[in-house]
Amino acid sequence: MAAPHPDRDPTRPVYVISVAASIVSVHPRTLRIYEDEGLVCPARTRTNIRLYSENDIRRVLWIRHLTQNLGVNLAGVRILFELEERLGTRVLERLYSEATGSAGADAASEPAAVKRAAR
Amino acid sequence: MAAPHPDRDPTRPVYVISVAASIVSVHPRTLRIYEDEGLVCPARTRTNIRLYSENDIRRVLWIRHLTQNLGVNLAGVRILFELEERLGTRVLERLYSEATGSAGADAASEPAAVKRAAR
DNA sequence: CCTCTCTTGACAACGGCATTGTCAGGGTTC
DNA sequence: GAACCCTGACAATGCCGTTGTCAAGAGAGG
Repeated sequence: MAAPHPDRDPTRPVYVISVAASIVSVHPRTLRIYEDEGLVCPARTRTNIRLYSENDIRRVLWIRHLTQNLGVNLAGVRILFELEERLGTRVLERLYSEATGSAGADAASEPAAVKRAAR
Repeated sequence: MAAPHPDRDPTRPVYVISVAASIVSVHPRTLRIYEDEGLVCPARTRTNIRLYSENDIRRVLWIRHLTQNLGVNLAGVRILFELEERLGTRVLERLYSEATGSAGADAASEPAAVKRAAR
């Protein structure tokens, strides 16, 4: 758990919104919406500027995965996050292994997404 | 809640689709969609007619709660059901107590529903 | 100082999803 | 035979998610 370099502390707020947005390939607008919905809480500088940590980035990538690949809407993401928090465990990892097709067969990589696309 | 009469076995398929639909106040069409999405699996008579059990009804009421009150879409419902199955526990009950604002633990009883309504 | 980027708030547009509704042709039940 | 169920399809309506933009104001850096 001990970070070899304290500079790479994943909780350290480093990315300004434009950088964070380009990292996760979304519009800055989208990140602000996620924050309005309470799905991410980036730190702020003393002068009120958002700073995203590595963990914030990961959280946003989770939201993207749930919404884009699994078709879940933001309300569903919120429920899943709350659930994870309440259970105190990384519940979502099960979903990820499921979504990445850990069973070995690569064809089953996105059950929901494919179904949605096939409509 | 132990059934005094075996006739009231909650797993027993009894309701035809029109009856089930009126019980949960949705269009029969909606119930068929839920089945197409794999969210409910009512039994069938030998002649292919859907029969919903008490448990099926409850499951549908869950879907209605998640979609109408919490704003979750069907993809999110699917994920939650899968999660519950994988964890082997009634995970969703936590959401219900949270949604009904029972026990009055904290003021965060309706963050999602209220927020959605306020939009 | 000047310019770029950030802040919030609002509005618009586009595509997609959820639900209801209906119509068709055919089978089941009473 | 009338009322209900089946599947499959198509449409209408309303809401949601995302992107995009414009405004006016404040911070950051050359």
